[in-house]
Amino acid sequence: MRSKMQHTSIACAACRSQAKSLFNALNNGQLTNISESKSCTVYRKGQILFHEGTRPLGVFCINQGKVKIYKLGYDGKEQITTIAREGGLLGYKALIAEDTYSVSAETLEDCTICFLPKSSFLQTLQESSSFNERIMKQVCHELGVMTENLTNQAQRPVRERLAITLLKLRDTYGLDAHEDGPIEINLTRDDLANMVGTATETLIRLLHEFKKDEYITTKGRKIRIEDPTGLSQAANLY
Amino acid sequence: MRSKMQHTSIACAACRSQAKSLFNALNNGQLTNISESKSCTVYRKGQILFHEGTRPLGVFCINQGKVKIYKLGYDGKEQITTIAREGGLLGYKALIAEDTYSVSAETLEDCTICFLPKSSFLQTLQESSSFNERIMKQVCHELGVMTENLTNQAQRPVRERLAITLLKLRDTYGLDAHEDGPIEINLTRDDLANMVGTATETLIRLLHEFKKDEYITTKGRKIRIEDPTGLSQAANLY
DNA sequence: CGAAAGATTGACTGAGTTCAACTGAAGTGG
DNA sequence: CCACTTCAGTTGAACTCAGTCAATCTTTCG
Repeated sequence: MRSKMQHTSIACAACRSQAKSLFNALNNGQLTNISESKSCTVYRKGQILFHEGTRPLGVFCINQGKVKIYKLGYDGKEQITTIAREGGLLGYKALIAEDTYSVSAETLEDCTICFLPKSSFLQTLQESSSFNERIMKQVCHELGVMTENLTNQAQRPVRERLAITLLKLRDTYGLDAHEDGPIEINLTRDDLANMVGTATETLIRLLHEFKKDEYITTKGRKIRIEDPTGLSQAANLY
Repeated sequence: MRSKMQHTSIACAACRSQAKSLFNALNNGQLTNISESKSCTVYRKGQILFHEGTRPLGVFCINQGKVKIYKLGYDGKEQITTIAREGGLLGYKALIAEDTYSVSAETLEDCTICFLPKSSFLQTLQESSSFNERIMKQVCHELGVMTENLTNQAQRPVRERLAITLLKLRDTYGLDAHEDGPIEINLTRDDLANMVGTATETLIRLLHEFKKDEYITTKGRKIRIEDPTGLSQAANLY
């Protein structure tokens, strides 16, 4: 048997995700540079891109598929901070800060993901002030979001947190193959619980409530959001 | 009666906090530029530097005193994310991201704080690549820390979170006038509870436990850390 | 000195966790 | 293609950590 990974080749300029990614701050020449120094790999579902605590050697850019970003608690429980999708850039914060990874990344489905080595990334960061600005803005913005997440985690009951999480997942699972029909979330109950920060059993019971209230429907593991407005109310957003 | 604020004048180069601040990435000329465009104000205890949701007009640099940074939950409960001290730079993230403030800032004691207008800050950010790098690194690092905070908040019991918070507060309240004697934390129980993310009563009961275990002593509101090692154990840090 | 704010203690309550058992779906290999 | 294993999902019941409410005490400060 060969390795579970296969290599393939994709030009950044031809990448459907490029427009949505942080690389959209680059001009054609810079994009070509990056395109030439990167390598592209097909991962199977469940593979680890990088482990918390290790040193980054470069950055990952998702061409296709979803990736779960999480941190391990002291008893091994996963705290999922994001589900990254096409166009997502991973691992650049640890690289820039010269830290070890503060989180781990694992593919949630079969993925095509490009790897850009440290030197190329940092060089681009230095040479393109528009890219630099783009990253800087993004990171500063994310800090505001994280502060809100922390506050929610600390102050809101599980029910509200779940409603908020489901609404946010619309962005992650939206606009894919289906055009504007209702969005289906495809995560294990465990993963969803680890996003919300609760026990799996509690999560299931609350999903049941939301079904009864007709905010969502479920088909097996898939969750379909039927009534975003209802969910917003359940989320108790001001 | 006059305003509660008084103005004063301090040169950045002469600022005792400068070496510890993000501005230490600037050369003398750049520092002088900043020094000339800033204004310096004495605030009384309990004054608000900026409000969550408003637009930043510049950045604040703490010359003297402590400032509480917090976000309001939907029922008005404060979630304190940091206590900033001398040398701390406030409000630059919202400025850079072109967001409104995601948090509010309030002085915890009488403070001397400088204000640098938006244009000067952004100009310096553009002109000094070392300053830019310094900020970028800082922000990227902070995101890792926030992820850890979130995970702790979601997964750890209050007791451990309190122990962690007390240990972190050593950095905030350390090395001030007292040289290396045990550190005294001077916060209201409410503020401490809002840092830990718990109810005031719960906080008080746990402080009581920690006193019984001889990790800390208290004199009125002041908390003195007597046994950091014991606290580390209580924090259950791996 | 009296008012107001902060700190403390006790009793009660309940949201959410944990444990345990069971069901159903999805592979996997013979 | 079926039996078997395994993993994900679900449900019930007991328990517990932590929040809330209420009363009291203490400190601070005009």
